[in-house]
Amino acid sequence: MKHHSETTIHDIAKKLNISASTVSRALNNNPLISRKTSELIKKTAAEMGYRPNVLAANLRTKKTKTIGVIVPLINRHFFSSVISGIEDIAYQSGFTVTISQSNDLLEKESYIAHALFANRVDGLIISIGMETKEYSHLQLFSERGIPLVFFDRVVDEIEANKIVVDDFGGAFKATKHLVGQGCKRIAHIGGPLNLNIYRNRLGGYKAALEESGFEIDNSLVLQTSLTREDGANSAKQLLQLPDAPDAIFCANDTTALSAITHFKDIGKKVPEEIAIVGFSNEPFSEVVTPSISTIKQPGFQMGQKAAELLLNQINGFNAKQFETFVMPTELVVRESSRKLKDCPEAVN
Amino acid sequence: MKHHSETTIHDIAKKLNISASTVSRALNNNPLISRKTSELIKKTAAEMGYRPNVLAANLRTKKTKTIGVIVPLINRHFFSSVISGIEDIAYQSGFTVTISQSNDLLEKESYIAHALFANRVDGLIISIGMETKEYSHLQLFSERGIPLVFFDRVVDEIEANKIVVDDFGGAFKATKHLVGQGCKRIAHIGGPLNLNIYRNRLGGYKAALEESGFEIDNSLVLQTSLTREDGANSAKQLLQLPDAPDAIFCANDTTALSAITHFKDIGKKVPEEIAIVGFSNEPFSEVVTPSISTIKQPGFQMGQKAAELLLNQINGFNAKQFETFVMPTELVVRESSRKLKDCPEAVN
DNA sequence: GATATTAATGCAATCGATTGCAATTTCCAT
DNA sequence: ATGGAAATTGCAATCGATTGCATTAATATC
Repeated sequence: MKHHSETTIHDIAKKLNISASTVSRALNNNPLISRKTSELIKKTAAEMGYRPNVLAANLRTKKTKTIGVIVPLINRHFFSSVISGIEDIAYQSGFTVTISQSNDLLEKESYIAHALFANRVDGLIISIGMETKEYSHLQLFSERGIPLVFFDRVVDEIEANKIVVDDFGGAFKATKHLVGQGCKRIAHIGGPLNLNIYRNRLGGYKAALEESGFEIDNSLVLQTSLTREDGANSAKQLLQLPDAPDAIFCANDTTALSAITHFKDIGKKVPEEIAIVGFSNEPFSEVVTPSISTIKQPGFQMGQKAAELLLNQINGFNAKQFETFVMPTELVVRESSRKLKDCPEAVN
Repeated sequence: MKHHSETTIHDIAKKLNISASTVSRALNNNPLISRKTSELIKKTAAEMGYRPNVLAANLRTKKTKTIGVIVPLINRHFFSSVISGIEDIAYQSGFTVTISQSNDLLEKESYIAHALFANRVDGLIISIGMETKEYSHLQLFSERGIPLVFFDRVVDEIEANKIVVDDFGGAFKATKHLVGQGCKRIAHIGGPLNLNIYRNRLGGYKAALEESGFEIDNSLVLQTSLTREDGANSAKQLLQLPDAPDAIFCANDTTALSAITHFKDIGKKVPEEIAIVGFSNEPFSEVVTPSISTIKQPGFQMGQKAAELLLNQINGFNAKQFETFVMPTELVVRESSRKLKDCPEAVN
């Protein structure tokens, strides 16, 4: 008789004078086992305080019921929303979620990816970091057939399911909206162009201008890292132009806010003298003064969708080819850009 | 010859005509193995693209190098900050972090705890949900000697290391500050008292009033769920009192903001007519107008500390008894409560 | 050069569950 | 009863690494 802490299926088997395989099958609801013994086994297991050793099962089945998630920074509203959505779906399917942040560092991202791989996650959901221009750590997954889903910041070079927001459409709507409010010179404070999302936002901006019959003035298009400082500096820089803009479409809300703050500081009126639209609908955008018009991204839903896709792949329901899902964006019109009274609050 | 995907230590052993145990030891830098063979083994392992199967090792060693984290909601600034801090430290020690959210539901919290337990996490870090008044799912851990660290919302009934913020001190400072600004009737919008944090904030508020020679007027002390609606409703309710307050200390920033918004709507001036202080320093507090005075909690550092404590316990360095660490808070004075010009911006 | 030490390596059991295949039991129809 | 299909159950290998103990090789001692 062993007297160590955990009871195993063998302990149960011994007690009932049956084989461990029968116990295992019964506990897994295998229909081969008769109703009677099955119930007896479950009852005994409960009595003995049996807890399956997931590790052993994982080793044998080569599955972990765990999915890995890598984001640049957990502590950012959009990403934590997505994580929340992923966790929500995973939980419903009995999957565990392991979350790591890359801090936008390629080295860390790579290390984490390898660690998750070594830990045999059943799948990976990732939004790549700013530095990531090399993908061997991700090919690891695609090559070995481990389901991989990208969201938001995706990699064109790797075939996989991808969830992106309609950055192009959002930027297009934002810019069109500014045009509709009567703005004539619309600037853009953009982000690093190695990331698809910022390329697309720039693209939407340009397309809207062209469709509206405006020429694209490159002095009005700034490429930044989208930090708070970048917002203020860009605002300053744009005002110093000989022909200053009367509107700015910012690639995120952070720069929109710091630009607005700068304008407030120097007494320039928003939106009367300069209208602003941001991107992402950060929690603060609604509550600052003036409130910031922005593009709403369905973070939670993206997470849910990403998790659904991943789980489908894990369960082998991936009959179709890989797809790229574009999540709709919504323009939320607030004070920072509302110059006309009859402007609707939201545009899908 | 096997031709399945992954190479194992046995494959390496066979190739070099040595035993698997030697390979295992060499790869784990066991000093028993001679330098020469050790290097040869590592070289060969690399050539063969060997990747250790963590699952097998885990099964054998009964360790997973994984720590579980349960928070009420990932998508909230304070919690995601803490998670970020935990992940930071865990990463440095080669630990993986598995994160789940309870959504403040006891049932889900319990389910998750059991799942993490079944997955044999080496330790658990948790901030309990609003509903949690029964702790069997946590005693599971403490009883089986699995390291457990509480943060923020802790359980008094379970002995463990705990990290809390100095809610009492923060509330005390906030209230004292209002007194210092000349406020005479200071109200409190508080949270559910089954959570230690809200009990302590209430306690700090009362202590500060008493020390200042004020009497505690229970009509000025509201207990709410601290939602946005609660903030507005409470504000309304307080104003309708025969002897309305001239200041409110709110137990979180959300209610502070919605109270302020309500006051703005009805034309009551903040802070001139009514001063407000919140709690938590949400990102929006700094950027709204008026900006909200609040108590800053070191979320990231709390996470780091929690992870350090847990790792120490896991590694058996827990010589001392369990301790409760109180993280310092800081009063950040902003527009919503600054009535006097010479008021300092921050108070530790 | 024989023996005592120490350094390296190998053997084989173990962690706990899963599963293909074989063996046994049960149940029916004849 | 009896043959045989169908329903249950058991055997034993397997997943891949770890580790106490035994064994062999290398080095030291006299």
